[in-house]
Amino acid sequence: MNKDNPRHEVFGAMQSFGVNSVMFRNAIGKKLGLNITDIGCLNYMLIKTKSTPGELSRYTGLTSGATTSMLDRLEKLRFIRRVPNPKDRRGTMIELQPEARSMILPFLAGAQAAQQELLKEFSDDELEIVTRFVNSFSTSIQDQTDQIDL
Amino acid sequence: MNKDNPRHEVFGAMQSFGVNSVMFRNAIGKKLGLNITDIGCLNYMLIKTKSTPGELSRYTGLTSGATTSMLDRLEKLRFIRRVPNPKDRRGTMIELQPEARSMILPFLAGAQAAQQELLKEFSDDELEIVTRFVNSFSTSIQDQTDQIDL
DNA sequence: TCTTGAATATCAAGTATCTTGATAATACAG
DNA sequence: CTGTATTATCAAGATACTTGATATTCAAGA
Repeated sequence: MNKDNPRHEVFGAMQSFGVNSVMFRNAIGKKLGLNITDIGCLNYMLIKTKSTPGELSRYTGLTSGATTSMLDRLEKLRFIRRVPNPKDRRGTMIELQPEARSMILPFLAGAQAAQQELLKEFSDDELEIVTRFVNSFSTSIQDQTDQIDL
Repeated sequence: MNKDNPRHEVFGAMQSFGVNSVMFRNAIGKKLGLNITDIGCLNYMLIKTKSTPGELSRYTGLTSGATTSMLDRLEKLRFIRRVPNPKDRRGTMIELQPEARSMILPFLAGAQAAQQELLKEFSDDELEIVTRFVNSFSTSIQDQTDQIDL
């Protein structure tokens, strides 16, 4: 039970990262005058670019009704846009508006610059290891979420 | 601009991890009948064990008033407990109740088992690299959050 | 010491958001 | 085609959040 064992430390590091990235997006949301739900949704849309109300409902943990009104708010603010889904006429595709990106990017610029600096400290081989670990970890959590949702 | 370059992929991996871990805790929160705010707070408490209303307010992005009523809810459910802070008589320390851990741990058991399996795929040296990267990344985000909050 | 300004957390009133349950349109399986 | 499931929306009521005021304590300086 050695505390210096990397087999234990890596989980704590991942947890802290999760906490810190939530705090980061909350801080940006506050600057933009958005509530916690809405900035959470935008964060997701920045990563995925396209989504659907159903998927966003699962991500945010909201009911379908609350998701509708969240999307109403974000659409009125021109952050996102509802587009008909040609594959399924019941469904709606959600797209991030280009203006949304340009509203948010200024807040991310500093972080991105800092991250580029950080990258210099690691070799390609090392980054490949990190990516492989994080992706496996991420997939594992995804599987476990599906287990719980059953 | 090679897409297979690990220098690009690692950020996407970290982002996906952030998204997936949020969805994971939301799923657990739903099972426990907790709202999104409250499970977010408990997630933080599981990591930190002890905190304060002020710190939780910053993490959740809530105002102090909303933090008070969140803590009222969690205290009534016996997930947390308010304890006077001997170092500062204005302040209150928030402690996770042992019962809270035993309520939540069953939902984490499967994930923890899967993560132990995952660990076997990596050497100590590799995990040391991952930990170093994630910790640096995490600290960097923390710094950027402070910049925004100014 | 005494005073002033900042930081802690709480409370009450008003506002915003979320849940519930119902509805409509479409998809899909038998 | 028929019945059931899935998708998203809406309206009403319940819940949670923000704002602004308050009380207590701390920390720094006269």
